[in-house]
Amino acid sequence: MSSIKENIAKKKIFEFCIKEFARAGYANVSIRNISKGAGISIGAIYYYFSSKEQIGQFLYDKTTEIILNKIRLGVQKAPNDKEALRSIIYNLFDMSEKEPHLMEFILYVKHKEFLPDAPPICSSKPFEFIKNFIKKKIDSGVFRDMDIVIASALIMGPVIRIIQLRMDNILKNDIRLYTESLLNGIVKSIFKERA
Amino acid sequence: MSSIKENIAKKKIFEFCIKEFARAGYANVSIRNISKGAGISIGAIYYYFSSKEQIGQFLYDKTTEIILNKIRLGVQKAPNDKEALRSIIYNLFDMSEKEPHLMEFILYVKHKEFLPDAPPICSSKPFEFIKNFIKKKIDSGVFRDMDIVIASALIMGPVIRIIQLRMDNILKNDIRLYTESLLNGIVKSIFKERA
DNA sequence: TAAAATAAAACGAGCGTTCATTTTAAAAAA
DNA sequence: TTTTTTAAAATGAACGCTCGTTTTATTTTA
Repeated sequence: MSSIKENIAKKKIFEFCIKEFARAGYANVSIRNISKGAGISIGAIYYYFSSKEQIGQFLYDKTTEIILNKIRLGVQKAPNDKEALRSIIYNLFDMSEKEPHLMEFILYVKHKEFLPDAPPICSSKPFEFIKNFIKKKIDSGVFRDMDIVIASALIMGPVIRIIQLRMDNILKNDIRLYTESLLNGIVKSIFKERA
Repeated sequence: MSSIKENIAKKKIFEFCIKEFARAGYANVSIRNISKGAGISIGAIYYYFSSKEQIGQFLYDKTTEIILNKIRLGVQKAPNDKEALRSIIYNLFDMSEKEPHLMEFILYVKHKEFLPDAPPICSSKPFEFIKNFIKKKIDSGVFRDMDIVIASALIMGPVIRIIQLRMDNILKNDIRLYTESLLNGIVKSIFKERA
């Protein structure tokens, strides 16, 4: 049972921590920082979470879930393979623009710091989903026959790289505009060539 | 003037810190850890470095220099454009296999933590060098005419991704073996198509 | 009134850094 | 050569502070 108050408090903590963990790193954000920044007392924080690590766990679970849902929905609605790929790229770029902190948290925060036994982020649910998608396309002959790892790297590598350049403020403009040209490059490298 | 002793001490500190910063993160490695791990007393550490931050600075300078030198040499010796690209990929993979800690330090450690005013890692010397290389190839018509950012992402994205998968131990085998197939995919996405 | 929620104070451990001191080794003086 | 002097190198205890967490006390809610 989680009360309304509990949900409000957790949401405040979520929003502050996502931002701060991404900016300063987990180890450099103290419980006192969180208390002040989220406007929740230390006592309340420990009332809702049993430890600082658990806050990290909570953030990790929430963020991977949000991303997975968005990606999955886009793929499901796509009318064909190229559109499915486009939706993956676009949705990741879209999230990077709309919720940069969330994306930074996933891509930059060393989550081994608070989740010692968790798999690396590239084995988290959203990335696993994308990997399965790629595997299916290779098996069904849509993508060239290649090592799944190579295909995965050729597709996700450039996407993640663009997102990182945006997070680092190297790219000043909306990266959703890059969707088309990046897709074109990726398509060339992995789709079967037209006979 | 840096004495032999100083160089030995700094080397010990370098080797321990590269490993530990990559594994645990800068904030989670204390001076006491460094002292114990490197076999240099706390006092001696502060004799050679004015602060913990300066150790980070030292590591950052050394690692970017090592990587830049290796990449530059490979490109200089390459007989043609494709070989130059191959050398960049191979050398990065080679370093990842031979000195994984060094690569982890560059790719994973949040260096803003100890170098608040440094540019993001993708603007560090080795990456700038590669970016210039790509720009030249676009300008001279070797690569397709595209946004430098896109080209950069299409080339370096997959390479970095493979390295990260290796660092995370998702890839169990020597990634140098992927050089050829990755190069093929990348070539397809950025080289001008044959008429 | 009992349970849930909040707040603040207190705890021990560990942090980066300093510093008075000792050791080491080479240069100067005898 | 032997002794004295000097400065670099190295030491680790101690300082002030912040950490994550717990306890204790009070207020709000049901």
